[in-house]
Amino acid sequence: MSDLSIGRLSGLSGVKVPTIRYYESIGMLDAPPRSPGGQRRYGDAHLEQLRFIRHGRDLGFGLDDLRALQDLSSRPDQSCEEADRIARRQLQDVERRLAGLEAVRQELLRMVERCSHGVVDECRVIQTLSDHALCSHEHAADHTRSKAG
Amino acid sequence: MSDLSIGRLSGLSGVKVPTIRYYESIGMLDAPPRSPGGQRRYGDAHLEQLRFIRHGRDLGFGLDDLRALQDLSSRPDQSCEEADRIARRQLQDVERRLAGLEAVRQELLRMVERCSHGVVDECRVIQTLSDHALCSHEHAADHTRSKAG
DNA sequence: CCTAATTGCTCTAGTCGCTATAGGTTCAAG
DNA sequence: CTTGAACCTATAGCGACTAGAGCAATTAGG
Repeated sequence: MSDLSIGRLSGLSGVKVPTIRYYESIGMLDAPPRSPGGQRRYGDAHLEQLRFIRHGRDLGFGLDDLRALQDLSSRPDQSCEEADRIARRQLQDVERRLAGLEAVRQELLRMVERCSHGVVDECRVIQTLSDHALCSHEHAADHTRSKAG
Repeated sequence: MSDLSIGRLSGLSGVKVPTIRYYESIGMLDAPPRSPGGQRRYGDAHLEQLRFIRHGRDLGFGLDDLRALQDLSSRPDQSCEEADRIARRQLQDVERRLAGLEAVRQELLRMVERCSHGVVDECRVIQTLSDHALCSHEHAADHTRSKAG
């Protein structure tokens, strides 16, 4: 029992304080006991649980998948078939997004390389957006945008 | 003036009907005239505008960027410096995400390859998530998940 | 022991880019 | 003229957080 405050837990796990509270609110993270004044006091098990979630999120798993994987990890005698299935699906998803992003990268490269740095009327960037025929192929890829870096 | 219904415009642009209305509501797409009964009637200019947006979205630009690029394309005499800047930023973003996703792919591959298909207790998938030390490196990548394919 | 600064609490609303639903109206084909 | 598809508005929901207001508890220093 390390009796961690939410701020300490945040520092040790790399998960922001409001996100920890969010995880608790949606049942992803076990609710900890409280101090006499009502503040959350975490133990080592919570830290482990949160690191599990963090790592899974870094790998792109959704919270629903992670909930399923958490459930599985708490039943060590079961077959890991389901865990395997979830991981393989995630791998496929990542590979699909990689392929799409690579195509997008190629076209963005063409756009910026051919930009003559003149006026908008002759700008390849604008032209390419205006006319899909100017670009080599289909690239309906991944519409998500990443979090700020 | 092709006098397109929203459904036809949707078919020609590849943008779903509710999305078209959404774009109008946030000022991304010009509001078209209406039929006597109040239904939207689009012309060729709208189709072009919508294809511009669609193409930009396929390349991962955010709607705010696309609004800026739209503004630029309507002022053909201006320098395309800003368009270039936006495109380069987007390219950087895509490359950053590609690198992150590639790292994620490597670790997911390790996970599923080493899975012995036994019970959860010995499952590499679960083990890897539980213990970040088991994986080779940092991979805090791209937390976004793509739309259904 | 007291105070001040930091950290914590709850609640609500906002982000992005849509998507879904409900409940009603208009249009076009037959 | 009837039917049924396509249209309309308005509101709420998705995932995974993030931000802000306004207040309470804790902790470090003196």
